[in-house]
Amino acid sequence: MRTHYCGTLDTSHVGETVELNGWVHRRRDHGGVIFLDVRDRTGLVQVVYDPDTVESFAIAETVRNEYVLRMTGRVRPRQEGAVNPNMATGEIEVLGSALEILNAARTPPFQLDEHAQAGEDVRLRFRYMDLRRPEMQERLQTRARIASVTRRYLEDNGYWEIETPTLTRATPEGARDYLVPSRTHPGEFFALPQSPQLFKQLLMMSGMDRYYQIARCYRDEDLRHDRQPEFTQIDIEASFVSQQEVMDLTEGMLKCVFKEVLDVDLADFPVLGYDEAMRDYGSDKPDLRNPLKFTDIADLMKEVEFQVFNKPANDPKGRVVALRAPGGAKLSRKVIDGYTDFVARYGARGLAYIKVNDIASGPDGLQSPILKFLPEEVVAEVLARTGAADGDVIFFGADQANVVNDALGALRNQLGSDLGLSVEGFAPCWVVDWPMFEEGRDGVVVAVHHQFTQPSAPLEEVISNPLSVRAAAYDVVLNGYELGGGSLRIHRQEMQAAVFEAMSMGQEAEIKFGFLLDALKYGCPPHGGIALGLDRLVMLMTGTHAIRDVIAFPKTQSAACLMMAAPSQVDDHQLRELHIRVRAEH
RNA sequence: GGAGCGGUAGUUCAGCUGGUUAGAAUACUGGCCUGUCACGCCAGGGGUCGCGGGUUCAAAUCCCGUCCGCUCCGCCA
Repeated sequence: MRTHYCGTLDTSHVGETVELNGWVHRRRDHGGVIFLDVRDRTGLVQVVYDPDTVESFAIAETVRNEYVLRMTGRVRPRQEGAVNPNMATGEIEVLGSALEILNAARTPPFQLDEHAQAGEDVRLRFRYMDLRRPEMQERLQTRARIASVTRRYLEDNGYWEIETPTLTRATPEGARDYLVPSRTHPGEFFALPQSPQLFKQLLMMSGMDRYYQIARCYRDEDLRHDRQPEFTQIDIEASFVSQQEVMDLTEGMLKCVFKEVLDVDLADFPVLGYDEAMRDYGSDKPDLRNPLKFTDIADLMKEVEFQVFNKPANDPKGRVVALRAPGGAKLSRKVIDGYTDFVARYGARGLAYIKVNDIASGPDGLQSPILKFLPEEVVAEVLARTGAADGDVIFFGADQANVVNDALGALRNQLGSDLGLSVEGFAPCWVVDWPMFEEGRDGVVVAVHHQFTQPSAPLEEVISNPLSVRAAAYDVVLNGYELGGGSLRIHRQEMQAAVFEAMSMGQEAEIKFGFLLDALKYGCPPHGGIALGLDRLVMLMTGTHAIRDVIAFPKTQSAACLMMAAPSQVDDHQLRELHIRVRAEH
């Protein structure tokens, strides 16, 4: 039908007769002349109808917003003074000669122009309307380009795109599974994959050597702004590779994507040890745009009278840190009280602070509810260690280490934005040398990354002292988001068995992962890989605030689709075939 | 599972210390207008104040419950 897209017309087309298709973005009816801003995915162009063309002028009078049109007209330069510099096609217009309404449209449920914003629930219910907005079209285009550059990069590096099943086996550990009932196996269920983890490892055992997939993953857990029940991973695995090689490939890929999509040159990613990240930022995914760092002061607090500080200072699982916020002394009492409530969400029982008004006048230059509990020389040493200067405020965290890390880590982020300390742009980093295991609830040993990760310790130590073992695992972090994580995998059956044993899942492992243990016996190459959250990457690269903004049809926080009204009840007949009876809720 | 915020016209919101006919902007409809571009001017239509219950002479407003949306904690190998 069309000869051109709306947004592509410019002065080079002047004099040409063009045929356009698109939606009426806005209509301005001046009685004797009617302007239509016509929109397609490339942009807007102004089409003018005047009474000289009687028939099409009459049709133009009946046109309304979001009508779908087919137009013929001649491109002409706009008159002096009629040029619109705010419009990409503002130097020209199309003088319409023919006009056909391909489809009328009801009044839109919300205005699609940039000057009105609808609530997210309305946008999601009418997502097909919301996606017409240029803003949304740009985001999805950016997403497509990111995926495209990713594919090309990986293919240039010898990676094959291989699909893996989405009907697979349930795994009780990790996230909750989405289950799919089997018609042919009464009472049995498939699970949708939380990731293609095992399949990609098996592909390495199959000699595929280098695999990638832009894979949909499913986790039935509660949602956040950066978590959807179904999400997309850039999933990568390679054989005969070192950790450094996987990291180099990934870093190269991200640099390439940022360069080609945003024309941004990312510097080499800093590499942080896990311990270092926790020590300096209280987080395993630190936002390095934020310059604030923790200062450990437990050693100074062991002898002080103040119980709030000396108890955690003397507790092996405790931690006492200071967090200096430059310029924070201007924060009002009300704001600081707000921070106290804020850190309480992470389990902190209070938030001590010292305002540094005039460091030269000693204690008199300080302002704090806790000064009376601390010896002068201890305070002086805290100021020295943190590098405090006039106008700063120093916050304190003293509790179990995990509470301090969570609470002050979150406060660090908050201060970064409230005080405008964070720099603009993109701050990626690697976090490496993760612990292999941690103590879960009831003291059970659980894998920090996953149970197929290669421990960086001999087999005996994995069994005898698992909590001391490190793993060949690495996360890539961007602006405080975990963008991806990977590891070298266990490629020897004995080691895999040892890890299962350390996790006290001997029998259980045989049943659930017997096929893997078997596969490891048939010649498994050393291998490793990584998976990156495509939705998060796109969110960060488009500067949006939730991955919902970069997913065409996302779910709400309660994991529902407002447009389709999914999930929904199904026929009894359908349930019967699946051998399922719905239990009455109490 | 828990906490907070929100739900009033198609939309975005105001009204919420209870008291005339629930209002603004925008959208929509009709009329006028030949150079606008968030066109302008005139007129008009438009409400289950999320839902259910309670208190009261009287509830958008107060109380209880419930549903929905968002943010967060838990959860997310």
